[in-house]
Amino acid sequence: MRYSKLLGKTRKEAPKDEVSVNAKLLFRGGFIDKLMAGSYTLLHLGRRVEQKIEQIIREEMNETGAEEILMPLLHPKEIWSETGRWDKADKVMYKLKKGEKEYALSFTHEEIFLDLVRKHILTYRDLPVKGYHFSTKFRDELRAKSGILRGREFLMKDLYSVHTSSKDLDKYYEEVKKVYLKIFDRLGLKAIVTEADGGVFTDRVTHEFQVLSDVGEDEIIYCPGGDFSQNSEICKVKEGKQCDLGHGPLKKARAIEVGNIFSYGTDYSEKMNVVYTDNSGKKQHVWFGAYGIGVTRLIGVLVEVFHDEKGIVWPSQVAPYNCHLITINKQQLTKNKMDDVYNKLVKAGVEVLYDDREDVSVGQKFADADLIGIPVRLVVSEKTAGKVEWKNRIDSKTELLGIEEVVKRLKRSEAA
RNA sequence: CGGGGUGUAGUGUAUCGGCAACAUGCACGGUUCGGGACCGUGAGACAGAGGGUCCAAUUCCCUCCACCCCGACCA
Repeated sequence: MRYSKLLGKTRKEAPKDEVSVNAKLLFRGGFIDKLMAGSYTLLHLGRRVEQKIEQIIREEMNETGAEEILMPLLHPKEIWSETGRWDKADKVMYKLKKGEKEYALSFTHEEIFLDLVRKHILTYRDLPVKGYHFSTKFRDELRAKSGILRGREFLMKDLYSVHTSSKDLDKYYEEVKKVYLKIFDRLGLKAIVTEADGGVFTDRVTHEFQVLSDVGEDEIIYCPGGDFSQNSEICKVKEGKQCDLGHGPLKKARAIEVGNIFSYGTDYSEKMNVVYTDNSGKKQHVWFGAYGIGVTRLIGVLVEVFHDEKGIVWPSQVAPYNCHLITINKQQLTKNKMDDVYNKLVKAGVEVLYDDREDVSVGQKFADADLIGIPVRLVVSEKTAGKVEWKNRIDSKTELLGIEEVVKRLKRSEAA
């Protein structure tokens, strides 16, 4: 991608009303634009990061045997009335009325998925069924805040599973719990599985995935050894108490919730009458679970965790591009020569952001590269004499490499 | 929703009763070219909206709106 063609360039300053680090850096780097409070556009660079995150989640979801689908965002009132959530979730739902007909904008998809299932599932032979999608959620939060960490419209991956028994549901629930930890690990984040309240979703205890951060809205009490963590909203014990397994005293910390999983039992399927025929011919209610990851929020969390005074420092697996190519426009270098490296990289299948701007100073290009935060910076100039200068975002040392070596290294890091 | 704060060119800031200024960004020309370079020229704001006070309002007062922060609540 030629940087000169991108909509949304870097800026020296963020709008003064953006206070959070994630919003400031994402705005300044040209990753996002704000339409209104809690409602952001992902510009091309932001979208690339989102797609990287999405792909990692997709791979792990598929690994559990789940199938990817896409459910609608506009829902009829009737489906929500079946479970009583038209009224119960009134505060968070956006509702609209057109003529006599009432609708809701999707804030979650339990009802929709179960409706889908009951139209198709007849027998135990079909179960379990696991479906997920990446889609927009609309939630009328009392207060949108912290940049893209809490929006009123955001992307979420939600997975739903339907089972013949409590045992099978529990088994899958535990599997997803492990897979979630793997996903966050692949993203470079350390998530703590935390017991929490189910809100408008369920009266049962649920599990949240919390990433420690001072800008988090949640407070958790956890054991550094990893065998205990509860959201302070439900936690009965105090920090400082000794862990049962002798990992020392419990700690209290701020954290950002990046995922949440729910085991509903047969609560929903009873309300919606979702049944299957068991192997003795009897009708049984299905066992139901739901599992969410806040995709948009993860972009913000990554920025909160991975940045320095110069800008964002993307982990390579989620960086919008693998490398950021800068050419220094000396008269001695013809345009063709400069484009040559770019063309070779593209041809080799490397994802490259090419700062081909001709009227921008070197200093600015370097500063922009640091702000955008792509892990590898490549420079071609008169000084590099036919070679390419390689520099990692996180350190200051540079080395001169041949183009083949550059491609080789980039392909290797991509594969890793 | 309660409390607090902020609204002036795209962005960041001045002006704080008397014809709205600077920086940056943008456009054009020229000089530069390894850490946000320089010179010149130019375009760009009915000062968030509405009302009031005053000879005169960006400035003082009222109402509304938007955004940010804290809280409540929630993923």
